[in-house]
Order: sequence, then structure tokens, then C-alpha cells
Amino acid sequence: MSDAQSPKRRARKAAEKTQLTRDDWLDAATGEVAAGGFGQLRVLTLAKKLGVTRGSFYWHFRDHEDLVVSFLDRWRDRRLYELKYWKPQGGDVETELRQILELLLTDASSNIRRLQVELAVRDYARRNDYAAELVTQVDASRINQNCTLFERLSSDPQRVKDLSLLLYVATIGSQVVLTGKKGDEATIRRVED
Amino acid sequence: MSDAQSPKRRARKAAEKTQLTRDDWLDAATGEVAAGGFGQLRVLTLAKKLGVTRGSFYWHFRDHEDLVVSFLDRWRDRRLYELKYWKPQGGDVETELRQILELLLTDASSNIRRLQVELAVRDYARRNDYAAELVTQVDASRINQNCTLFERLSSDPQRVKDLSLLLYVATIGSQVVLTGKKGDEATIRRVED
DNA sequence: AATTATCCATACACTGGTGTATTGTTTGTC
DNA sequence: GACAAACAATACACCAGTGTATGGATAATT
Repeated sequence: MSDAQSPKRRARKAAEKTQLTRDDWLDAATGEVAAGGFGQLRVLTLAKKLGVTRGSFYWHFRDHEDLVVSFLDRWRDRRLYELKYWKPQGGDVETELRQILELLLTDASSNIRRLQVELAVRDYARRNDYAAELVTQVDASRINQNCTLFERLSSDPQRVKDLSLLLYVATIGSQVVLTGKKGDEATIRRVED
Repeated sequence: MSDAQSPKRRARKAAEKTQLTRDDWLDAATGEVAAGGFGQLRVLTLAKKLGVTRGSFYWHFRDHEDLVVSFLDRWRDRRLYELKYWKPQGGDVETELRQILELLLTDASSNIRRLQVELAVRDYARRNDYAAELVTQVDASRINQNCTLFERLSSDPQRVKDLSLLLYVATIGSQVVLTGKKGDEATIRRVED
């Protein structure tokens, strides 16, 4: 067109892999969803974050919805996988109970992101049927997991169901209430004694 | 301008009050927030719902943010008021405990809206400092309320704090997990026995 | 080294939403 | 019933965001 030289690729941060993959975009999306929820998930923002333009995005994804669905699918898969993974944890009941709390409630900064995403997915599920479906799957799996645990503490089947649900509900609630506030998680743990 | 007759006011549904107030707009906003969260709160949508154009909106509100802030303020005021209101409920501890659960957890269709709004506010608080501030206030008041209750059951101050927080966290969690699903609330109530 | 497939940039059209200015229509009040 | 204040309609500019078409650059394959 004009006499301009082509400075392509100059925007990409040096020493980065020069090709992006679908998963890279999903990883970037994780940050946005954690921070602002699905309503704030913008293609342009992701592109800027990755140092490319939207041209790349529409190569890897059909459209915006494709991104969201892929994100949700990956979320579901990972949540179900991490459940199966340490299922046969052959310790005593108490330590295992503690581990359940650790997984979803640890205040490690590596997990705060996970909590934020989980809340965002749950919130999105209130107005998106597909997300709601996946959340239901994950909830059911986790509660069921809790059941197999409490069965070793009580023989009353109804009581097992109740305790499982209560534990789960308290866990989620603590995520909602305490997310971002330091120094309160210990309180929750003590209650379980 | 032209020879057109002026069919003004024709859009307003018949037999409605002909003048709108600020609170009318906030009431309409409640529906939107409950359904789609603050991210879906559109001025045009509210106007259509109220049978007017946006010209009315910008009379009652400075801008979109004004609407949001007013909404949040009203929410906080009402939540704090309803706490003060039935504070000196002079029954025994058990029935009072039950009433706490009723207030936040009843599945009456009149309250489902309230739950949805509460979740929307909490979600919005994750990315809006002002909303976060109000949520913190409401949380503190409610937990404090729980404390004055459990003080009649236990004398260990730490145990009182723990139980209060656990109850609150379980209440919020059940809202998140069970909102929209019928027939599970009874399960929660039974656990409290 | 030439070709193909993969990946990204650029430029454009299009939509949905906010905000503003101006005019028109009620309602209250004297 | 006139006049002012409160309320609403209309039309406009404007911006952010999506999606599409097309061409340019890089990597893989032969």
C-alpha cells in the first residue's frame, strides 16, 4: 500500500512462544473471568493481554460463544478429574475430611484464582442453562464424594446425606463470604472438631 | 414540524399511574438484577418495561452509575432495617434459630427474588469496591445477630463466634447451591436438629 | 527452495448500548 | 385558566464490542 515498513510481530513480548494455542486463550480467559465474571469477558482484552490482535482469536475460536462454552467444558472436566484423582485416599476419616476443606478452602494464593472462577461460573449459571447443567454435575459429584466419606462416620443414611450437604453448603458459603479476606479460614476449620 | 398528530402517552399501559418516581425505576431494576446481575442492567430495558423511553430515566437519575449506587444503598438500608426490626424476638432459642433460617432460606416465591438479588450484589462486590463495602456491613450485622443468639446456648466465646459464622456461611452457601431448585430446603432444616 | 497449511494483522461493516439537547406534555398552584 | 415545575418523547452523536474478509507472515513438508 504505502511505503511503510512491516514491523509485524513487534508487539509480541520477546522470548515468548511465537504461536498461540487454543488453551493459551482459555488460560488468559481464566484471568478475566476470575476478575470480572463472564460478563466482562472481552475478546479484545484477551488479545491485548496476549500481545496479539483479534485476528488470532477468530482463528482458534468460531466466535465469542465458542470461547465461553470451551471454557466451561474445560472447567467441568478439570473439576471432575480432580475429584476422581484423589478419591481412594486411604487415610482415616478425620484427615480426609480435613483434605476436603483444604482443596476448596485453602488460602494459598494459587487457589484464590480457582475460587473466583468457581463463583463466576456459579453466578453465570443463574442465567445460562448450559453452565447450570455443568454446575449441577460438579455439585452432585462433590456431594456424592462427601457421602462416601460420612458413611464411615454414621450408619443413618439420611444423616449421611444431611451432613454431606451441610459440609458442601458450608464450604461454598465460606468461599462466597470469605473470599479475599485473610485470617478467617482457621475459624472454619476449628468448627469441624 | 410536520402534520403528524401527537399520539403521546399512547405507549403507557392503560390504568397505570401516569407519573413515575425514582423508586419505580429501582423496583424495575430489581427484576433485572435478580435475573441477570448488574452486568445486565440496561437503561433501555427498564424503560421498555415501564412503558416509557429513556428520557424519563435521565430525569430521575444522573446516569447509569447513579442508578447502581442508589440501588445498592437501598439494598443495604433494607437489609439492615429488617435486622433491627425483629431483633427483640422474645421466644426461646430454638424457634428463633429457625426464624433466622426462614428469613434467608424460605422457598416462598416472594423470597426467591430477594435471594437472587443478594447473590447478584455479592457477585458485583467482587469487582466493585462500594458494593463490597456494603456487603461487608450487612455480613457483619448478620453475624453479630447470630452471636447474640448463640450466646444463650454456649458460654465459650470462641465457640459462639464459630457457630455464628458457620451458621451464616451455611446459610449463604445454601442460597448459592440450592437457588432455583425445589424440594431440597427441608434437608437443610433437618440438619439443625 | 517451493508449496501448502497454519497463524496473525488490518480494515471494514454492524450492532447495542450510553448520554445529551431539545422539544412536547402533564400536573400542581396561585 | 395562566404559569411554572415536573416529567416524558424524539433525535442525535458517540463509543465499545463483535464478526468478516482479505491479505501478509511464519512454520512444516516435500
